[in-house]
Amino acid sequence: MVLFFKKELLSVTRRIGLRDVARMAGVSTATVSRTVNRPEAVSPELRARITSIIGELGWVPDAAARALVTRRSGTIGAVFPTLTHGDFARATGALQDELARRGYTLLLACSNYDSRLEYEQVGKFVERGVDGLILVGEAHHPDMAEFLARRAVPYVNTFVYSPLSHGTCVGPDNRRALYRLTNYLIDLGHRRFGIIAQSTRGNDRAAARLQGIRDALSERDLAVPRQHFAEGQWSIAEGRGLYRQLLAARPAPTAVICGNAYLAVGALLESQHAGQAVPGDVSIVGYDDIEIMREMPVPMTTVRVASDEVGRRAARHLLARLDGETASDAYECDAEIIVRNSSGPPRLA
Amino acid sequence: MVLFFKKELLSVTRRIGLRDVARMAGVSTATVSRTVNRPEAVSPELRARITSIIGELGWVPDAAARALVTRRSGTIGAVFPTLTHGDFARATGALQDELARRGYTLLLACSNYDSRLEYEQVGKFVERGVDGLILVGEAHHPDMAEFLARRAVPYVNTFVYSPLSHGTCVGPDNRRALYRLTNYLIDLGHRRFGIIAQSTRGNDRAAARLQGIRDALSERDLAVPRQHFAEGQWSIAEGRGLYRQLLAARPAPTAVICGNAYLAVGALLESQHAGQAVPGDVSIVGYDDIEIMREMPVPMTTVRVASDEVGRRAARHLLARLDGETASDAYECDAEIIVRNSSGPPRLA
DNA sequence: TTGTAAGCGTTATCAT
DNA sequence: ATGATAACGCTTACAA
Repeated sequence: MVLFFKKELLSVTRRIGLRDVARMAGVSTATVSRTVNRPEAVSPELRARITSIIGELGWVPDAAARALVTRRSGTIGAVFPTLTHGDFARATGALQDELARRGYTLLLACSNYDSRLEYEQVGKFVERGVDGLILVGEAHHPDMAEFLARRAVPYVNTFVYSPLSHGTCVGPDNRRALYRLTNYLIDLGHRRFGIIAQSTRGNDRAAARLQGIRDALSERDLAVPRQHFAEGQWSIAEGRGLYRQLLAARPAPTAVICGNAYLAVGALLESQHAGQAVPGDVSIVGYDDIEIMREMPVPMTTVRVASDEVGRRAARHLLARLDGETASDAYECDAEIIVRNSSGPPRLA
Repeated sequence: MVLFFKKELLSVTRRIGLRDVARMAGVSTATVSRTVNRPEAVSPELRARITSIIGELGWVPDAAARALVTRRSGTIGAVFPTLTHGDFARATGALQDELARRGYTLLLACSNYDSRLEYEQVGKFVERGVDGLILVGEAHHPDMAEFLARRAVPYVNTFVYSPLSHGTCVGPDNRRALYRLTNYLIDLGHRRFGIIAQSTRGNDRAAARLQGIRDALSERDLAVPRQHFAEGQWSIAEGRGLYRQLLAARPAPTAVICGNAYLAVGALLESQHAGQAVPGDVSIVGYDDIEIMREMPVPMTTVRVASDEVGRRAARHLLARLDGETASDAYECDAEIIVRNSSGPPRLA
């Protein structure tokens, strides 16, 4: 009686598997596996019968077992510095979409701009058997490159583009984007620049952008005095505070370049608050284009990065590599300067 | 010669595994497994030796093999309607953080507010062997509940809280939050209300919020005339456009309740643009608290949801259930009314 | 405390 | 076109 009960329990409890389908269809497990993975290799009638039995039983192949034998997990890991940020969130969406379309699943982690944490998370992902990785930037933990090479895990660095980069990269050329933006302002006649930079700690993109500004300025024999330089993260409140600082240092800059959209919005709000005319008294520009920038009372000039294209491209590249195709090593994404009303010629002194 | 070459190749190529560690340490595979999974069950000296060999060889356990035998993947799947939204992005961050802390990995997908797509993505996740699921809302595909019950996959509905809900839920009580917000406005003296609602298509939270407004109004024998009701998604531009519509319908409402932060910001911007005094001419309130709302020239009254708490709680609940603990079935998160300057008593008629 | 050995549910290599 | 069967790399009774 007890035995009977246990048996019943077992039969209720036991997960149905490939063998159950095979038994029910009166074929070998190999044939069932084939109808799922290479249907064309199975005779139409048999295929039909097996397919219907699969449906009846509601069987779904066990991913772990499959991964164990194929050495492919069908997953891609992505480590972003943060998710609460417009561009990364958009990229994540596009990435996931593109991966799902091809039957891959996205594993996600956040590094908080900490390369050590990034390295650890990559480690976890590799343990999990990801088939590829999406990273941000190209300044990783010193051991990263070797680690991934040894494990033969393909990866792509996103949101960066440098033609002579070692690994694969998909993104805008950060340096050049700000080099151009700065030149645009110089050409408008600006000479006194202020910078509210995004912190370059663990952020090579921000560093590259800063370099772009400096390169453009020094080419024209310009520079940003210490009191016109400030560094923040990415909040509007910070933007306000830092802008107030810049404003206090006389003579005030006629053009302020902000490291990201939030800092820029904060700067503009504070400038308005201080009663400045924009762009008459000061031009304020940012990087990255979030909706509020074009809806502000003074719509803002900024650089628009095709973040979703970054995500989509990165996914495509990785999948192509997994399919054995040799894909190009670096892909540059648009970083378009969107000129709106927050920038204009400086008022004549 | 050829054979030799192949052999060499193989030995270079072969991934090192548990058995290699065991062989090198001169112990059984079981012991190695134990030192990794239950170190306390292995004698200290042996443990030390094995641990160091593991490090030397750089061995990491294969997740697929482990999952195959333990029937646990160590992964949790989350399906969000969108990621480009402040609250979901924040929740995702907190979720991932909490999961990582406990050794779990997050699988992420986006449903685009489409319950059919959500159902499919859940299906994929279950195939992948996720140990649990995080969903948003409680209005899922009709087959969802049964599907998950049959597969015995635990899940939690987030961003909703209804005491009599069937499944587990973690979130704010959407209806009550807007019921309270509306009453706050009524108590200020408002009688002519306008609504810029978030579309309720595939969004039971938005529907609940709308219900909350209606309940509060009808209790006081108030209602919103058709021309003072508009529906949008979540862009500032839409908020502007819809607000303009409401404004055109005379007499204009003295209080406008917006379905989300973006619509609210748009409404306020447009109202300013139209030269209205806020809150003198009109009170404008929103739902969800994004930074720009408190930085606007007129800081906005809104409802702040503890999104990261939602993510964290949901993770904890799921992990607790996986550990066999019986966790409470519904957890209500804060939905605090943040009163700022965009709301006040209506001007006397 | 440690070892032996039987799986976990697939895929893939052979034959047939 | 289909079938037998040996892996895949690990965990876990059970035995010692």
